Amino acid sequence: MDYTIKGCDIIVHEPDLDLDDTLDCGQAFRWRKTESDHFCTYTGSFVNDRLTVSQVRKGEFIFHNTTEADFLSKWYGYFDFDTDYSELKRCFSEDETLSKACSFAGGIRLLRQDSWECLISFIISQNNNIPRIKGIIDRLCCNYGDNFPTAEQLAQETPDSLGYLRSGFRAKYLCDGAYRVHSGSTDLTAIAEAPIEKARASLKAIKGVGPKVAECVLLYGMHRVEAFPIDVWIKRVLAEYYPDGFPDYIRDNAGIAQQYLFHYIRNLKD
DNA sequence: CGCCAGGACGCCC
DNA sequence: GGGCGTCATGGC
Repeated sequence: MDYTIKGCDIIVHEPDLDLDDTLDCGQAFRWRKTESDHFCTYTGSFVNDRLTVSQVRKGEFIFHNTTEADFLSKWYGYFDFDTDYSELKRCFSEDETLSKACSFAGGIRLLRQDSWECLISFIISQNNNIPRIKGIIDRLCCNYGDNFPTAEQLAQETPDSLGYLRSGFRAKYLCDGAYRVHSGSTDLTAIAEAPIEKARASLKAIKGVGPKVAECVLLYGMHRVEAFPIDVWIKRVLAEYYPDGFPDYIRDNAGIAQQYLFHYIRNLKD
C-alpha cells in the first residue's frame, strides 16, 4: 500500500482492496453505496467516524476529505493496510475451493472494527437477514445523531424503549450486553487479549451471544483471525467442499479464509 | 401466502 | 451431550 496527499483527499494504491468486496460482504453494516457519481463510492461510519471513499479503478482509491493524521490514526488500521493479503491469498490458493473463492472476490479485506459496535451488531444479526440488520442498526444510530451509541447510553434503555428498532426478541439481548459492558462485568478490552477459549466463554456469558456471534465479535471486532464463524452458508461450504474437515494449514487464518468462502458461496447461488 | 435469514435459548431426553 | 420448538420481523 502507498498513499499520496492531494488537496483535502488521500489517494491510496492497494491492489488487494475492492470496496464492493470489502464493504458489502456482511462483515460491516453501516456502509452505503452512493450512486451520485460514476465511481464506486461508499459512505459509512466506524463508531463515530465518518468516511466517504471512492474506487477510481482497480486498486486505486480516494479517501475524501481526510487529513493524513485521520487517515493514519483511523482508516489505515480499519482497512487493515498493515497486512499483506497477497501473501495470505497465495497461501489459501493451495486449496482448490479457496482458490476459486479468492479469484471470485480477491478484494476482500478483514476490517478491524470496534469490539463494542461488533458485539451489538452481531447480536442483532442472529436469525436475521443482512438488509434488515442494516435497517435496525440504521435506526439505532439515527437515534444518536448517526453515531453508534456507547454502552453507557444503551444501558439506559429497556426492551420496551428499544421498540423503535423493531429488533424483535433481540432487544432484551441488547440490553443485557449493554448492561454487562457498562457495568464492567464484561471487559471487552481484556477479552480481546485473552486466550481464545477463555475469550469465547466470556462473550457467551452475555445473553443472546452463542458460538456464532462470539466468533464474529472475536474475528471482526478483535481481529482474532483464528476465529471461525459458522453460519448457515459456511455450513453448506463445509458440507459440500470439506466433508473431511477444513485444511489444517489455514487454521491460524481460518477467519480470513472464511470471509472469502462466505462471499463466494452466497453469490454462487444467485 | 410460506420460507428463510451471518442463531440462541429452554426444555426434553 | 444432542435434538427440537420457539422466538419477532420483514425480505423475497
